[in-house]
Amino acid sequence: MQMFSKACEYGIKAAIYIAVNSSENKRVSPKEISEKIDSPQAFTAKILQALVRHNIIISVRGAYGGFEIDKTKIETTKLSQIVYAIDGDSIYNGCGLGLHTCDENHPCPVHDKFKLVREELRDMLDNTTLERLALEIKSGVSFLKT
Amino acid sequence: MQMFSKACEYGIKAAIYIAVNSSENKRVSPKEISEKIDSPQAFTAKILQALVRHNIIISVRGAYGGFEIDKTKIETTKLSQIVYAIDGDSIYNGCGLGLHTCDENHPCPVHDKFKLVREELRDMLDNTTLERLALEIKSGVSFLKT
DNA sequence: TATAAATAGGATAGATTTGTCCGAAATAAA
DNA sequence: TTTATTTCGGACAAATCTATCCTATTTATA
Repeated sequence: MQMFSKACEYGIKAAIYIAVNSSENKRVSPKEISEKIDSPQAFTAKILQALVRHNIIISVRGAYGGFEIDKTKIETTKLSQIVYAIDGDSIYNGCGLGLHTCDENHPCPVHDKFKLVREELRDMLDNTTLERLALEIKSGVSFLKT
Repeated sequence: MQMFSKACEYGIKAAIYIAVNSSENKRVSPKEISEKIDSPQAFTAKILQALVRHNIIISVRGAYGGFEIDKTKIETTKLSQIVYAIDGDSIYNGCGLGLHTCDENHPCPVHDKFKLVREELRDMLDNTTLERLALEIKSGVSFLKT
């Protein structure tokens, strides 16, 4: 019953950490990231690759390389894009009770009750930007670990 | 990113199916249940055991045995109790981003945004009774499979 | 009491998710 | 061009979740 997969949790936190640093023109390594967000390093690196493939972050290979985010992208990237890059679109489709087809005409027992929750989650993910999350970390009102 | 585990999906549907039948004084077997809710039989049987241990349903062993629910319990049992019996209390505690401690004083980046979603889910689970779900199945407005 | 029918529960297998390891490829700097 | 550094990506390992199988135990009935 946890909302996000571990991969997604790490991905979100990593993206925030990268955003915080990119806003100060600092590139960061998977090692640093995993230490700062309290996640397994190699596994986190895999997730970062997924974020790179989805054009959410940029990777620079070779010496003095690392990960960064385009400053304009910090403002526009939404939580929903990060979740989608890692967990796919399973939030939006898929029946709460696993029916093959579940819609208004043939709903599962929790269809309409669930719809509200799903929509609330969807709105939240669509309306939360990386910028806002990064600012909250920078100002010390929220935290990436412990 | 699916809300419920498979075990929980099967458990909810099984409980509803048992409630529908108990309201007509019929006991049902795991075989019949798994056919009607489209779930693996042996696995479903395990989940039924958990529901029995949590006093949500009653099992009658031996010939002519099966599963049933006390009629008064059909009215009072809430979705939240079924979910709790199977998935534990991970809905209510547990940080969305996996922080060890995540509260007002030390929130994760999505803490307050998530709170709304969690509360919506929690309300839904707390305010939905087995009776209501069973009635909707009996009246044909919702379905347990396909 | 014997028998048949049913749930209980342990052992195990398969699938998926989570996590690790290591060599290949790329790149900046000496 | 060489070297050091760093991400990429494939192979693999561990843990968890899902699912199956088989035997033990219980119980109604003949």
